[in-house]
Amino acid sequence: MPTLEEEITQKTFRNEGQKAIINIIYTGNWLTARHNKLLKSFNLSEQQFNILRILRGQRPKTASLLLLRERMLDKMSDVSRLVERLRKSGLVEREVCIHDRRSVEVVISEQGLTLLAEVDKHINKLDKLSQRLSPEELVMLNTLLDKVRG
Amino acid sequence: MPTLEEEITQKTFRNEGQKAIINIIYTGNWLTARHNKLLKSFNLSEQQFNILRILRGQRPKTASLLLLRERMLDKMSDVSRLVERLRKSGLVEREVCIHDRRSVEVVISEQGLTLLAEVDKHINKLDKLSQRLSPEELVMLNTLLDKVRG
DNA sequence: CAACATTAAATGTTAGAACATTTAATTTGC
DNA sequence: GCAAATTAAATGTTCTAACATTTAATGTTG
Repeated sequence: MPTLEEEITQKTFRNEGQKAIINIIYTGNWLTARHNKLLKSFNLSEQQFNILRILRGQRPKTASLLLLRERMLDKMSDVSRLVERLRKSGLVEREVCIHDRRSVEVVISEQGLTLLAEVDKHINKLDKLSQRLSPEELVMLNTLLDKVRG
Repeated sequence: MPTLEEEITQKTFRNEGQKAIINIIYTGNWLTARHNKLLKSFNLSEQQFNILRILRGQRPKTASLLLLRERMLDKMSDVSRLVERLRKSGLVEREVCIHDRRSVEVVISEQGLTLLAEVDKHINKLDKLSQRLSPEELVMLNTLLDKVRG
């Protein structure tokens, strides 16, 4: 198992705290890269995948673009065009809200649901592989990460 | 302190393992966002900052573009133009290698070193703030993260 | 040493992110 | 009820990441 120092080719860290921060960022990027590689085989970007999951979670309700923007993990200014691309791919449907015509309501399509279910299967398999930790260790890890964010 | 569930507006996770993976990615993005915000005030991107740090670590040796590409945390195809932008800003110097004229050697400039020192001060201060963990907890966190990557 | 293969960087192209600005609909205050 | 303020989305623009392709230099092999 390569240590973090070997992987990022840095001799030593000033302290464990510094190392922990780099380690979190590095491990997060590592996990994200695995996910993105998989998503790409389905022609999905990370952002598109996030939107689809939010929409599935909302069902059978619709979600406005505003709501989508708020829920995106890294807040996107550009949800309009992102959703438009998903619509062109047939994964979502959108229509102007009757009650407030400024607002646009979006729902995931059948095709979107089917695709998402397929992707989920693969993602779950992928994520399981990286669970070399015991249940106790996982709880501990979650607790520590929550502490980092204060 | 908001829990992860609240922050990403998801009711429950299927299990602690799933939660841990999301938690690592989320916390990593959270830390990165803090860094990027700071870097932006120095007109630096994350990638540019990484390159400068690698170059400082190499001193007084030079680094080829190839070496830089290998060392970048998320491997960049586009180091050529990235370094060119740094050169235009006066932060690095570059010249074609005498022994192998295909290769381009890069060094950080005095101006680059000065800037980097300043940025480092701020980053360190920022990173300290998020250390609400004891030394033992930090060691534990690092161990667990290394385990995740296997 | 000439032809070919390989390597390093540069360049071309496309799509997406980040930012501001504009447009259209609604709400508010008078 | 109307003008101004606010809100939601659309659009414009610029910069960068990601991808492929090209160019130039060096290695390799017969």
